[in-house]
This record gives sequence, C-alpha cells and structure tokens, in this order.
Amino acid sequence: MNARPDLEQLLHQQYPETADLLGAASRSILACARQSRIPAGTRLFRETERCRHFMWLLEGTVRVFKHSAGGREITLYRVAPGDLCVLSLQCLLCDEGFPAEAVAESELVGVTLTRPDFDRAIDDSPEFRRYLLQVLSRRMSEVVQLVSEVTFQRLDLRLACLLGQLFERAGGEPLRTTHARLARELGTTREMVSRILKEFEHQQCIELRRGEICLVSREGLNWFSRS
Amino acid sequence: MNARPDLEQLLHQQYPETADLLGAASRSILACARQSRIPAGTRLFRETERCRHFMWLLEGTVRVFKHSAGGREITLYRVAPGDLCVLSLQCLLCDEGFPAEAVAESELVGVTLTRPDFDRAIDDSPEFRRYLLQVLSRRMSEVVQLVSEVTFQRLDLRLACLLGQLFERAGGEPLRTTHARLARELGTTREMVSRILKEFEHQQCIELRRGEICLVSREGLNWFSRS
DNA sequence: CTCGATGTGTAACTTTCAGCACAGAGCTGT
DNA sequence: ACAGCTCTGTGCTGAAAGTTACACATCGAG
Repeated sequence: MNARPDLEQLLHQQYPETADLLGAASRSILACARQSRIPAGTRLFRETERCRHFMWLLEGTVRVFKHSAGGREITLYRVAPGDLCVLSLQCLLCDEGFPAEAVAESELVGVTLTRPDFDRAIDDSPEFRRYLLQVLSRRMSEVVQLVSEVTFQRLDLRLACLLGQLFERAGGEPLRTTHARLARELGTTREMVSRILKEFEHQQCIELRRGEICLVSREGLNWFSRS
Repeated sequence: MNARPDLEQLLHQQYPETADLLGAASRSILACARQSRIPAGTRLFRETERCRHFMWLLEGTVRVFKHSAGGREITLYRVAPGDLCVLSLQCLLCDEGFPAEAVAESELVGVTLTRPDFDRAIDDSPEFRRYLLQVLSRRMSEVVQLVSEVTFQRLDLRLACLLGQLFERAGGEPLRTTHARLARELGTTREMVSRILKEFEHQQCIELRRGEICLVSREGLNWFSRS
C-alpha cells in the first residue's frame, strides 16, 4: 500500500505546526512509513506484538491508564493526534513491556515505523530527535504533576479541575459522559463521583442529566479548583 | 580548568557500563564539559539559573520531589551517579521551569554542558542520544509506577516496600534514617510513619531505635509488601 | 549537668474515601 | 407495554489517613 502522498497531505493540512517543526524530515520519515488504521476500542497494549513498531498518531485518541487489583483505574495521559506514542518508545528502547494499558478511544489513523526505520529517522533527522525528546519530557512533566495531584489534592478538587478542562475543550457545551467514566479518569469509584457531582449541583455549578453534565457557573467550579 | 583526563578516568573506573554504552562518544562529550562540584544540601531547582546547562552526574545523589501546600513532600525519583538530570533536559528542551524541586543529598560531582555543546553532543553522537532517550523513558516508567502506587496501594504496604528496597541497598545493615525522612519519601506525615513502623515492630519485622531501623525478619516485611 | 534541639510514641478526634446494597430513573429493543 | 439494560442517587458502615496535642527520650554542646 503506497499511502505516502495521502499522509503528507494529511500532516500538512491538519498539523501544520508539527509539520513545520519537523520540516523536510517529515518527508523522509513518511517515506518509509506504513499507514495503519485501528478500530475504536482496540486494546493496544495487552499484546506485546505491536511493540515492535513505533507509532505516530494522526487521528483519534489513545487513553493510557493503570488499573488496580480492586478493578479501579486511573488515566495517566492521552495520546492526541500529532503526538507520538510514548509507549512505543519505551518498548522500543528498553525492551521492557510498558507498565500500563492503552485503549483506542476512537478510530485511529497512524503511521508506523519499524524499528530499523525508526532508528534511521533518529539518525537522519535532527528535527525528529529534538521532537522526540521534547514530547517525552513534556509528558514527563504531566505525569509528575499527576503524582502531586493524586498525593496531595482532595478528590472534589481534582474532579472540579477535570470538569474545568473538559468544559474548556467542549467550549462550554454539555459533556456527554458518565460518572463511571469520570471515576476511571481519577482513579476512584463511581459512587464518589456521583456524590461530588451532586454536591456541585447543589452549589449551582453544574446540572446533571442522564449521561450529560451541563455547565451552569464556571466561577463556581473554579472556586472549587482553587481552594 | 582543564579537568578532562580526570573525568575520563573517573568515568571508566566508576561507570564502565555507561562508558561502554557511550563508547567513543564520551570522549567528545567530556572534551567540552566543565566539571562542577556542588556541596551537599544545595537546592538545585529553585533558581532557574542552572537550567541553562545540562548536567551529567558522576558522584552523589539528587532527590527530586514535589511539595504540597500543607508542607508535605513526596519524592519523585533520585538521580544517581551515572544518570543524567532529567530535569535539565526538561528545562533545556521546553523552556519551561521544571515543575518540581531538587536537592543534593550529598556532595555532587558532575559534568555540565552548555546548551550549544549539548545540542552538538546530540547531533554528533548516536550513542549519546540513544542513551538520553533510554534514560528518559525509563524514568517515565518509574514515575508511572509511582502514580499507580500512590493511587491504589495502602500506606503500610508502600512503606514496607520502601523499607525492603532500603534494606536491600544496605545489605541488611540497620538503616540510619528518621521517621520524618521516610514520610517525605512517601508523601505522608511523620505520625503515620511512626504508627506503621511500630506496627511492623510488633509483628517482629523490624526493631526501632532512635535514628535507626534494624531488620529482624525480611519475610515479615515481604508479607506486608505482598498482601 | 543542664539546656535546647531533634526524634519518637501515642491517644483522641476528624476528615476523606471506599464498599455495599439497593431503589429508582431513563433508554432500547421486541 | 414489557423486559432488560445502563446510569444515577443515596444511606449506611467502616477503614484509612490526616490532625492536634502532648509526653517523653536521646543526644550534643556549653
């Protein structure tokens, strides 16, 4: 399958910043890449098979999380379009299984490089390796921040922050999600989320419907996030 | 100050694996490096000044941690001799202040590169950049693991694990540390640590003196770590 | 020896979070 | 309309963790 022209077009149209950053390098990277399409809901890191390849995401998002013995889950971060899979890196470089799970939240379109091609890309392109290091160390900051929040912040505060971000992304539109899903973001239980959301509703910050959360007062939410 | 011969000797004598990994590259890296010596107790990341340099540690350890509004602290990881400062990377690459604090636990001997020299090292040495990526992504695994532990594991369990590691490193010799220090590792309070240690003592796992913890039964500790 | 600094023990209490259990609401397919 | 599903609300219980407030022990310096 020769998908290169497609890919380069996609890259420049959708992620001009990334394309600029990589410059001419993107061409040589894409030259030996294979486009791959993965259906929504696929578990990417249960089978180690895919670790033989390096993947660069163009469409869709991947949720990376840990889960506990008790069946709870906490989301570590998301891989967004234009990002690369820090996971793959881990596996490629250290030959250890990645210590987490990853699921495609929507249909994925990505570009995969074989190990040799990946090595070549690093060696050939200063931009590419700079990009790699940057993404990796930025991700590190995020996860470090997460450690701090989980350790020191109360749950209601963390939930308020999460809602804040989600409403931000949704432009204030109602969120279509469930309490259970939010719980899996934060590493807690559905009951806790229900209770805290109810509390927020009483404070006139949000309004709850089945499968939906509506923003009523951004200030109210911020108040929780600050304190 | 021309400290290069010193440095290369030090590298080969003390960290032969690292020296091998880097191969000839180490020579060119060290060629433009400046040796620096930092007294124990120095706060490395409060002042942003040092972020202009990239540092590679040869002697001593650095504790990297977050602290909370309430005055508690949690250790994120340690930078050991032979390791590089993932922090410096962060600052160099993203031009953001590193979201944590770092303190020299003992006197440090390290090698610092200026930003241009660092860039050159990356561009010139395939081994060096491979090493960078590896260290960075390994650190990522560690921190991810930490998130999971903080979120899902009980405190007594985490403390048992910590003691296990420390005794491992000390070869079973008594640990010279305080409850407060242990608390700052785990992100909790001195009182909690005292209570749990006392519990362990009652279970005949350890014996407590002032400023000292003696191992009595490794199996006992492991039992806590497992359950 | 005395004093102050540091480290430890611990009791009482509160807050936060989790787990269980179950009721009921709303949606969907037949 | 009915059954079955997912989602939500909530009360109760208890465990885990943090807070407060002291008492006391140990050590080193003067």
